[in-house]
Amino acid sequence: MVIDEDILYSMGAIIKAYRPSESIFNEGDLPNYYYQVINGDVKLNNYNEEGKEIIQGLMGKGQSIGESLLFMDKPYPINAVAITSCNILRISKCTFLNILKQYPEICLGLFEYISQRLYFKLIMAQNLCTQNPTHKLISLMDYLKSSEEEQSPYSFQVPLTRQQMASITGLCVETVIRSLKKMEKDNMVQIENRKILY
DNA sequence: TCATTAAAGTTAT
DNA sequence: ATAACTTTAATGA
Repeated sequence: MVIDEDILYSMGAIIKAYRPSESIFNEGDLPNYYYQVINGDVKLNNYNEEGKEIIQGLMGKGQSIGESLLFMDKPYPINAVAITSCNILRISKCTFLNILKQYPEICLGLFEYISQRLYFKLIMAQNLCTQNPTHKLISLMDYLKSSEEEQSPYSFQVPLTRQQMASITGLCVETVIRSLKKMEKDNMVQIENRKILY
């Protein structure tokens, strides 16, 4: 939870409901709001020249969306799209900044969250250059699993489709599938009726 | 080696 | 039913 929901409510936050594939904001829009997911999942994406989707991030319950853009005046460089049905809290940029002035501990919480997001981006940036597909998938899964309590092998079910893993790593789906099979053979993952256990 | 294309099977809506 | 996802196979850079 980035910011306590009660505080957001007390500052006049409103809940907006989104259907799957409904857009929350689009590339080119000006960031005027702070968004925090109550439930459901959201993806941040782009499309490259060929129209292939690039997933820049996946946000779930308690996470905020596009908060880092609220500290400058530039349009969003990405789209935010609901993956599942979701409810999202929204407050104006101005109110958001006021909350930060008022609550130092929320600032720290926000810094921590932004740190985590930056960490993810750094890992993924490394991935973009000179990595074989297996390594790309491993580092993605390592990151996803790192926030889990249980760390034993095959205890973590990857909550992404192969399609999504491809869009995050820049691989094509077929390569993701082939690599996962090789990794299964090498006992790096287990696959049980299409579920990936890492 | 990996991307692309195509075709077909499977799952989710 | 239809769309989205998964899988396999062939081909080419």
